[in-house]
Amino acid sequence: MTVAIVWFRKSLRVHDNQALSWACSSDEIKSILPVYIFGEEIREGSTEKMGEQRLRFQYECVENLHYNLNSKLGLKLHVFSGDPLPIFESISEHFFEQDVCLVTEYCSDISSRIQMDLIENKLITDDSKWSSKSFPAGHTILDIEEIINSPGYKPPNSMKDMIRIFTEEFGDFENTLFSTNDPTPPLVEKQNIPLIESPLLTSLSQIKSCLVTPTHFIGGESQALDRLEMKVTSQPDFVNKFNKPKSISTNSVANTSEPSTTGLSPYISTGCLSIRRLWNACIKQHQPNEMTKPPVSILGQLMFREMFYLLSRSVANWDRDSDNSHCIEIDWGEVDDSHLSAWELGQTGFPLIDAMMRQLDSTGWMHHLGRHATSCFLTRGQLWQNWTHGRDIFERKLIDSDWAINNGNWLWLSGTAPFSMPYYRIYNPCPDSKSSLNVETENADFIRHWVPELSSFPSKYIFEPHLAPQSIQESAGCLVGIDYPNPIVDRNESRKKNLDLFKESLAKLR
DNA sequence: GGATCCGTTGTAGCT
DNA sequence: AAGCTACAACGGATC
Repeated sequence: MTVAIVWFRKSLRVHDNQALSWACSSDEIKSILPVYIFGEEIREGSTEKMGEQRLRFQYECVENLHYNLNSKLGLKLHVFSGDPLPIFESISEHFFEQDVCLVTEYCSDISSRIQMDLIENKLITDDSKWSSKSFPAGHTILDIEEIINSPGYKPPNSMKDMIRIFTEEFGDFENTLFSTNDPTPPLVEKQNIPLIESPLLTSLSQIKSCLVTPTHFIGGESQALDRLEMKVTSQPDFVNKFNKPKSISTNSVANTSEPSTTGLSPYISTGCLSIRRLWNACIKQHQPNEMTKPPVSILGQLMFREMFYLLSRSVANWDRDSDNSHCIEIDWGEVDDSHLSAWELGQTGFPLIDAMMRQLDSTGWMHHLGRHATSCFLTRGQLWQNWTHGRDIFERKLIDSDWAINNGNWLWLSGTAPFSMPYYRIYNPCPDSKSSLNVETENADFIRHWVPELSSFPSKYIFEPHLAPQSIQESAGCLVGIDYPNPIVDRNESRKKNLDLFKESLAKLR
């Protein structure tokens, strides 16, 4: 008889959790010990690796997992922080007369795989009482290892490739519902493990008081399922007509924090929401002839996620700008710290860029198109900085940080990846009414909210306040150059220069 | 094998 | 309002 350590890494949920379901129902398992392990940063509240909103969101996910495990299954989550290997070793001392099985869902990212290899090598092969069981497709729809090891696999570079892969796997995938499983409450004798020292979660309630307050998104499975209902299950039109977003701003007058997109990404990246549950919820809304198609449809968005997961697993050095077959080497030169920090702090003198970067810093979230505009601006558009600098800042701050997707999007937007972003398509950081980034008044209000220096500025000048006549700056109570920075670059000049630099780098490569 | 088309979401100016 | 075109021009797939 065996103790199952159910190790929650990315699937911070009870619903549709294969590892958990298996442990609950398997006859081999005598008792269940659910475990979550924070990095060290949670103890000192360090925001070096995770920004304060991201840390706060992550904490809430774990707290809610603790609650749901207890209320739905009678299980008690054990929370630790630090290096997993010694933690497992010390746990195993409590079970010296029993076998222990480490049950997890497969994680495809490089650091998780290295970590898991280490644990299996050190613990499981050295010690016959340990075994492990991994479930392949918890965090993605596709079984990543199966796809990349199938004969004829080539890294996908387009929606066309993804449609081919999905069709080979699932046939008529746009009408496919995936089976999902909720765990059944385990026998009472499986539920309690009284041997383990009182876990970190109790002391975390003190840590919680040190965490930043939530702005809009609150972490956890319960919130994830509520949001799924609010944005998908109860909104057939929104799902069926899902198309490329037109505005970075909100669609709700009543609640300006609520995005025009689903806002589910923080719950997907943490695994609070099962990706298959989401896919199924979308399929159930399917109205023939009305559903938009990939790539712009909601299913298309989910398929791009799968694409980045396949690429991040099969392309070596996915997160690097050298020795990465999916990143052409552009001569970005030395980093300009003043430009980089102006970008990060929202002090570039470009109000739309600054508004979005300040929103990211305050809330941990930014609209999809905002990410396009700001990352283009930092790299090939205006500031000519290596994309990895922006990638790091997004990684740290976004509550929906996802290694595979964040790197993929930066590769794409910086124009370095082979998937279809011609480098000469550059977003205008000061869009007028014709731009795809703009719904004029909405974006003006968005700027006024996040860049309060400009709150009294007229819409006509709000994208480029330095062009406003002195009298207007005075009456708006904001003198550009004093109360709000002048633009740190001439946007037309830098755009032109950067197009030439990009062309030059390409010529050198050939 | 050279020409042509296409790529998740560009912009500006015209009708 | 929406659709067209020029802008300057990439790599990869397809024919």
